[in-house]
Amino acid sequence: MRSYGEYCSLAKALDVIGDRWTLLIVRELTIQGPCRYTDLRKGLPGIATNLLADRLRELEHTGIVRREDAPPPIATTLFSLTPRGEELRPAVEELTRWGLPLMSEQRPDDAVQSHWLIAAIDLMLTDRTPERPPVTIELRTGDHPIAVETADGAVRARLGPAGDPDLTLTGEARAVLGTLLGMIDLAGARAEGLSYDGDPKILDRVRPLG
Amino acid sequence: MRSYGEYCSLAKALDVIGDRWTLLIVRELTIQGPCRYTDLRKGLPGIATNLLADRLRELEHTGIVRREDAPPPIATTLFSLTPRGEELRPAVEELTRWGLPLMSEQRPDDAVQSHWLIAAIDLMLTDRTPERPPVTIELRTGDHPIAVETADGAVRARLGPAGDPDLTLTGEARAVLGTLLGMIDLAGARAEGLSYDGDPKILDRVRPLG
DNA sequence: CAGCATCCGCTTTGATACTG
DNA sequence: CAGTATCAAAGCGGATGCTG
Repeated sequence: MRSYGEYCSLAKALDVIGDRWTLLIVRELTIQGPCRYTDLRKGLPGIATNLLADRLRELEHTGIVRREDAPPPIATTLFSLTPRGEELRPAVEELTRWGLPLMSEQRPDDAVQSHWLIAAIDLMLTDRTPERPPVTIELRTGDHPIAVETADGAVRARLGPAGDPDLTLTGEARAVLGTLLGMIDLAGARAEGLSYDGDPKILDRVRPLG
Repeated sequence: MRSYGEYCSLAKALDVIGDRWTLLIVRELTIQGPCRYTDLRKGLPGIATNLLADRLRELEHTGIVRREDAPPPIATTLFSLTPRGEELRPAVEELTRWGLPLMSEQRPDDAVQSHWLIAAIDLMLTDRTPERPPVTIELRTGDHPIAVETADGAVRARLGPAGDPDLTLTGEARAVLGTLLGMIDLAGARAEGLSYDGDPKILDRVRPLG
């Protein structure tokens, strides 16, 4: 990227991570941990392969990403964040938080990958009655099921099916996420094709305040 | 900007504010408050005027910036942040914080404007002994002097000369800012041409922890 | 197959000139 | 003051080819 040529902290940050795709590569590595080149391509639908290679080189050069040859028998290259790259997490989280209202629009050709939703869920939900027994919600949307679980005051989402969930939400990503985060009500979500199994009242337990 | 086409909160945020120059325009409005077109151009050296016009239109369209005709006798157009635009402040602050280590490099052709430095100073400094009488430091670098003042536990920087400062730092931006934020020591700063008037020990009072 | 590099057409950006 | 118009250069997207 061409430098802004400003002696300004924000401008210098954008000199380094302001290029197209760059922060999304960082997102993949913060959510998924160390990734192969192919994993990154899968998590960044639409990126041109030469651009991914370029960006990875730049990120390596600026000390944000580290490339390591995984030990045998894996024998593949792994890309991961350096400590300096990890320090981008607060900024990525604030941008993610700011973008949440935009999730109320799901365009027909939007790709949906479950691990992107997990990042948003972890940022937004809290267990409002942690003294009560834990609950589990399963989301069936995107490319994989998501298990949302209360655990000592927090709410954690992870890939994979939940064992015996208290509630299962199935449908389009906007309907499922909108219902979980309280952006739309249950009636509206059902009108969009949401179906559920279990007691939807437990949604109140994890929904964000305000 | 072309959409990433991902149903992901970060990607959708970047669809809106990921274009080149866009976040720097937001920075100008967060630091300076309502601005005229010409003020923005001054605070964004190097931007092409057609790009500034384009970006302002887009920002208006996405609900981040509001354009208002100032009442007579000013009779000029003012651009300011909407509440939704103000909500970008945490993200801008985190990016600014992340970029601070990059300020240890000042390139010869970097533009320096004092209000950019103010944003960094406000983020980093705290008054470590608020019970003692307030102190004032004047910085002479960039296009205007900066007054750094302790006030009820916080440290605030503002444009304009300080009245009777306890310490004055004069020199290149890197030397002045580096000294104030503790990125370089006094000897190193003097070797870079820093000069000062007053007792440099008061720097310890405001310097960041860690 | 993983991890790129090359080529080409298109879009975005940059620099400058001009206008109500 | 607050832009629009124009055109060249750089960046990006998509397809394809190469190498261990």
